[in-house]
Amino acid sequence: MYSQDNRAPFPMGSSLHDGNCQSIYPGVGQAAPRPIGEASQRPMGQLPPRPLGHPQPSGHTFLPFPGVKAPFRTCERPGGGGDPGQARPWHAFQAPEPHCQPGISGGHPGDGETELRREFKEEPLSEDEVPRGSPETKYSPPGPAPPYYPQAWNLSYWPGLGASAPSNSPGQVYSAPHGLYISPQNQSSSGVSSLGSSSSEAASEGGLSSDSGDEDTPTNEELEQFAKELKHKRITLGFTQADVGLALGSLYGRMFSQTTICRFEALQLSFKNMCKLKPLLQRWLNEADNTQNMEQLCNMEQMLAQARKRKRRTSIENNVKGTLETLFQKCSKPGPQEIYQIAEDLSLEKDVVRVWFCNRRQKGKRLLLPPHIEEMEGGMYEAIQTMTPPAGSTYALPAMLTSQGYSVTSMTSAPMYMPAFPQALHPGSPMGNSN
DNA sequence: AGTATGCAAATAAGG
DNA sequence: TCCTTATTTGCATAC
Repeated sequence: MYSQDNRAPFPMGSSLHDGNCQSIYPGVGQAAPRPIGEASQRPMGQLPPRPLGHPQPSGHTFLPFPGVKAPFRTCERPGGGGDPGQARPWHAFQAPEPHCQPGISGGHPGDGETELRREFKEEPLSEDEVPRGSPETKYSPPGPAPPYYPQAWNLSYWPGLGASAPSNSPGQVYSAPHGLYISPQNQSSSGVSSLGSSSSEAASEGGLSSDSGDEDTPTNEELEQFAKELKHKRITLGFTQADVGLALGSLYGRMFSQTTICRFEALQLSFKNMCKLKPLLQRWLNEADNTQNMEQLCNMEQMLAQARKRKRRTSIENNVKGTLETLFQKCSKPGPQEIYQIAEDLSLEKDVVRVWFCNRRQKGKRLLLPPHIEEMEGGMYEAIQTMTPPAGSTYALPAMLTSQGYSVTSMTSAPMYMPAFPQALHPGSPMGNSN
């Protein structure tokens, strides 16, 4: 389908002549990429609604991220702060990059897909658990009242969020002024692996030591238990998943999306990933009840240091995607020059284009992989079998792909957290990732 | 309004 | 420096 030889010359002569493809990228330069702002799905500036019986102190806010939602979507480019529309190299671990782009993006009609990734079938929440939907409201805080944070989180905590720096979208971690990043120690490749031991606190609270006896690799049961506990406590304290994700930014300088927290709680991450995140969440859990600790965690420095490590996900406009797709069909492996040219024409970062092609090639291969469901086992196998192709799928093998489109085969080597497959969860050598 | 999920962008690791 | 492959993570949106 596509190969390095697939260098079909592009119709319109253009300046791309490098490597494999010769092409022409006709007026594509429309939509600019839209690095999206932190998508916290709810206003974060305020303390989460107190669980029943725990009226929230007035004016009391908890999370450092004030109204993230709306703002981040509409934020404008900083007048002088570089133009998001322009290719702006993103420097990992460097100055936080505050910018967001308006616009939309190709939404996905995501739907009707079986929950392949739910190795852990959503077991009935234990008595103390609540059904999805609006747990908070149904939760009666059994324990102590939620923490109270005298220091309200507000825009003032976010340079760039306030009047002075309108360019930053609220809630965006990148708003930290000058690359105030967390200490290098926390910047291991994963950004987390070292966290547990990066500080005495982390070491002891990160779940790496005592607690649940997971000094090394937690067992499936432990993870499962921890996820439950996390969820329970979060809800009890009145925090949302987004709150937790953002709070991790304060704790570790590395924040996570609501999605990630959600998946963690639902055990929908790979075992390895679960193990990686557990220490962080463990700490949050420990700190959550401690008002004082929280206050500490939420001080200005923490906030400023809370720069994001991962590049904000760029949202490529549909029309731009279409153009890229067209170009891909002509040449799946453009050389540096072509990439550069494409980036120029589409007003995308070169890296974004490069990565897009990489991912596109990867996708192409995935779609070609023959299914090997026979390799499946247990629940996963079951899930696969009940899976149905996404409606409107343009591709041919959805039924054999995981929710992420990976072939079943690859799933076995990169399983989600599957307690059912202990053998795949070697405490010593977590996951097949084995990168 | 919070949570769950599809798709894919970004990253890690090895070559 | 860039590719491939595997994996992580989050935007956008459905629920």
